[in-house]
Amino acid sequence: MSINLAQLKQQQLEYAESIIIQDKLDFTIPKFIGGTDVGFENGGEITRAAIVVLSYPDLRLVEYKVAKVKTEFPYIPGYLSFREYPALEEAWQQISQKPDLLLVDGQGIAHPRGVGIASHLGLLLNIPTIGVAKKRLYGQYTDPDSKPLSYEKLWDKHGEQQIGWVLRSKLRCNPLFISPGHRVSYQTALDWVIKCLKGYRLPEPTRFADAVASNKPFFSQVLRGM
DNA sequence: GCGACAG
DNA sequence: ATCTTGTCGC
Repeated sequence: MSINLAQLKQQQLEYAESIIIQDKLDFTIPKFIGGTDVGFENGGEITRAAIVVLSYPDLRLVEYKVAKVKTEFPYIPGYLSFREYPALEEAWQQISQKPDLLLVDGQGIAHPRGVGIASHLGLLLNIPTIGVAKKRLYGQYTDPDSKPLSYEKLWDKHGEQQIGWVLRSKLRCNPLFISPGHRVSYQTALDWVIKCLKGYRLPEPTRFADAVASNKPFFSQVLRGM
């Protein structure tokens, strides 16, 4: 398969113009909040995407779906969505209780062209999304205080415009990189991530998605909670 | 040219 | 992301 990065870059630039960084929500208090995580099998041959649905405000797992598709795109920083979107879209279609808000593992607009996977997904599925990344891809910031829930703004390349937040979700843990995905404002993105924290570094939707997407001990623990 | 670089 | 045991710190 040949990959035309220049063309994909152009596509991202076009998507960027349609991304809405304002609250366009269909709820005041969400009924369900979702989370996503993607893993790989057979040395990357298979992409395994998980989407979980948690009730709000109790944050209990009510449904989850795992979709496996053949991987047809490599990992290239800045182009992650082209690698993971297909599997995530498949998992989304299988979900019967569509969440009102989706926390996506990866960047929202905190991306070189303003279109991280959370934005890409939100735009194509037309749903409110928030990017929750464990590492920085783009932008500059100063480390937030060590006190839990301390945060700093994540700025663009020139330090002129905000593109997200750097949140210390838990004591002695590396911060999270939060940014609007689609149809969500900066403040709302930060607020909902904080509301989904429950003593762990990752917000519950993301944490459950991690558990479901991986094959680890916590997964069986998660299934029991259903 | 060199370093950075989500998952 | 994934391959992997023990291990250091709270």
